[in-house]
Amino acid sequence: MEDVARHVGVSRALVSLVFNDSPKVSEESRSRVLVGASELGYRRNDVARRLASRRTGTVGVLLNDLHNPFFAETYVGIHAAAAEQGRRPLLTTGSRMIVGEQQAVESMLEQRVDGMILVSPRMSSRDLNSVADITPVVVVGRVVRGKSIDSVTNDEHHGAELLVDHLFTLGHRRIVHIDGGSGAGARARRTGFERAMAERGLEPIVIAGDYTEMAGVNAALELLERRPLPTAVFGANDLVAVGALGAFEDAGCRIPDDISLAGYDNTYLAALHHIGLTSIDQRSEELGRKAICLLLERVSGERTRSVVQTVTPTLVARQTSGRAPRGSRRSQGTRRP
Amino acid sequence: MEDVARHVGVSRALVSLVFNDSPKVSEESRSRVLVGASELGYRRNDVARRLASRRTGTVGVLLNDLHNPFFAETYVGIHAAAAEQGRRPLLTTGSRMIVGEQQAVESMLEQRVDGMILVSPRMSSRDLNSVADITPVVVVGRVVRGKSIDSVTNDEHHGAELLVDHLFTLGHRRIVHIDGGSGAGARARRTGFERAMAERGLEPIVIAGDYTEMAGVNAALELLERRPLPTAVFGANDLVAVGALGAFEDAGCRIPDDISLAGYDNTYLAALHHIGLTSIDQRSEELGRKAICLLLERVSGERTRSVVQTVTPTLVARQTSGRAPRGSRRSQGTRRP
DNA sequence: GTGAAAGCGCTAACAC
DNA sequence: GTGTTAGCGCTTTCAC
Repeated sequence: MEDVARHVGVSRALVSLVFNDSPKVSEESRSRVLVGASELGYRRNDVARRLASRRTGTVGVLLNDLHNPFFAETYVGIHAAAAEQGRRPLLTTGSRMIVGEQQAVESMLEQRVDGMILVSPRMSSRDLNSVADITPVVVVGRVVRGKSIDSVTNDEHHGAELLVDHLFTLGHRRIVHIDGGSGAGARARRTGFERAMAERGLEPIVIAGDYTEMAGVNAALELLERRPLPTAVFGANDLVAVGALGAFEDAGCRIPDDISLAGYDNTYLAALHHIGLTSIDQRSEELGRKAICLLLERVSGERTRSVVQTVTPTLVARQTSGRAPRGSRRSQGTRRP
Repeated sequence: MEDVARHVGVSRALVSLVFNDSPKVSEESRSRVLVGASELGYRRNDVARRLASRRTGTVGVLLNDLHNPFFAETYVGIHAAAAEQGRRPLLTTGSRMIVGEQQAVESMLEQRVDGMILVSPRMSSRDLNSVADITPVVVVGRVVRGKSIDSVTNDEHHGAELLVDHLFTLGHRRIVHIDGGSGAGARARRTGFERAMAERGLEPIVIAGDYTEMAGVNAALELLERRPLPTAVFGANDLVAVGALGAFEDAGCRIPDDISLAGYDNTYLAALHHIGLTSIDQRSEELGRKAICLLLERVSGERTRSVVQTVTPTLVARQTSGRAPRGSRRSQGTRRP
């Protein structure tokens, strides 16, 4: 910077002002500085800027698993909203292990991020709260209580209900849910399913699983053994549903003629023409945007009260769900006391 | 840091040495400092460290599209290898647009990364070279010539040949390639296909496209119109192949009985049980590891000569490829002069 | 081992 | 508008 100043024949302060788009710089000296800078190949040093200004303009973002399209989509929203607000996201990954997650958080803390967005973290809410004592934290995809933690999720109960309603309307009565285990939001999806079924006087059947394709395959195999088959299966997420889809087809079931299938997340997987999975769109991009908004409210000190924000999911019906096979209502009747 | 020093009763320099794992610190003062630091909730400031030490220990990583599993997998390799070497990856995304890519690179430059890994960049090799004049650059998924640029890719020609050979062995003679357009590596995949076909005395048929599902759908529709149908289709990547898969099935073709299908990249998409796509695994994780190695060789000054490193891809045969239908050889024969 | 002193490259008051 | 000054929180000689 010194060099640029000398080269152009001005003071260092002026150069600094120019690079910070200060309004009180004459158009002439502005362009002279800019030209001089590019002649010398000068590029401002962000490290020094951060130190001197004691703001980093950076929000830390922890994505747990880049493989899951849900994270990528959420990040798109975060990235876009952050850019609009003049903030830069600092992306880190937890490498699926809880210790990796803590390291990533620690690293962000050392880098003095202005705040953090943690997407579907696995850390205990105790640990999350102690992080939130240091810097504002917004958790996406999971509700965490804490006086300085905000959460943003989709309304999983509503999503599950949309799906049950959709299947119910198509005539399905025997509907099975494949559980998502300890995955983020899985519990709420299950309870939402159970409630929605109970409200319609139906028996909620749940099979254990997790958020993997394998869980879907296994659940389908289990269902194929213990007849009678359900007429519809609701997987905890798209991957689970696709797993079940493959297993059922292998067993000779026609989808959706024999069994209807639905997932959750509406990832691009569901949208693939070859799959065409009915799913719940939790609008992950909007989750990301909201997360940034909540975080910046905290960072700017506008708000200190803790908030839980909810995005309303929508149903996206595709080819894997159709009318219940004839006679399925009766067979349901026979199973009930 | 000052506070910690006072609190423990030592000098600031000692505290600094402790936090840098300096060997010349007595075990006693070491633990005293550590205890004191945690009592005060001290956490070292990475921004100041970087400025003072004028090293960032950071390698910039540009991932163009988080949605593409290939990027995620490559990043896994980068992340792991970087951690082993005590470097931290700084992840940025180009938001699919070329200008976003340049901004991301610019931002990394301002943050004074020690070097950069650009995964399948869209930037001109001219621009890439001017970046490489400033800091070491390794390009993944594309070969870029330049005196201070290294490249690491998979051997696309070989991959294409593996696939052609696989299909040829299964009796296929009329094989169509759906081109990947301007996507990274697409050109090499096509030329590899053409060469492999020519070597076997077959006519290489290529349909225009890009790296999207839609391209696969469109190509399939086009093929369905202008009969005779090929017996095998090789999509430029998995997404393309899956697109074609859906379109062919919709048209009543049985896969692989009527038409065999194959992709490239062996993403988890291909591995999905329901899809079971034959594909070429380019070992993206290893690409990432190699990229870090090459970069660190440059950063440390061990090497100044430019290098192009190649990973050998492997064939993963699944359900979408099978024996060519009977009589297909003859029909192929009739089409040739 | 330990402490003092001199920066790293910039920002932000404040005077001119 | 422009120049001067004093740090930001640390690392890094260099004496002790």
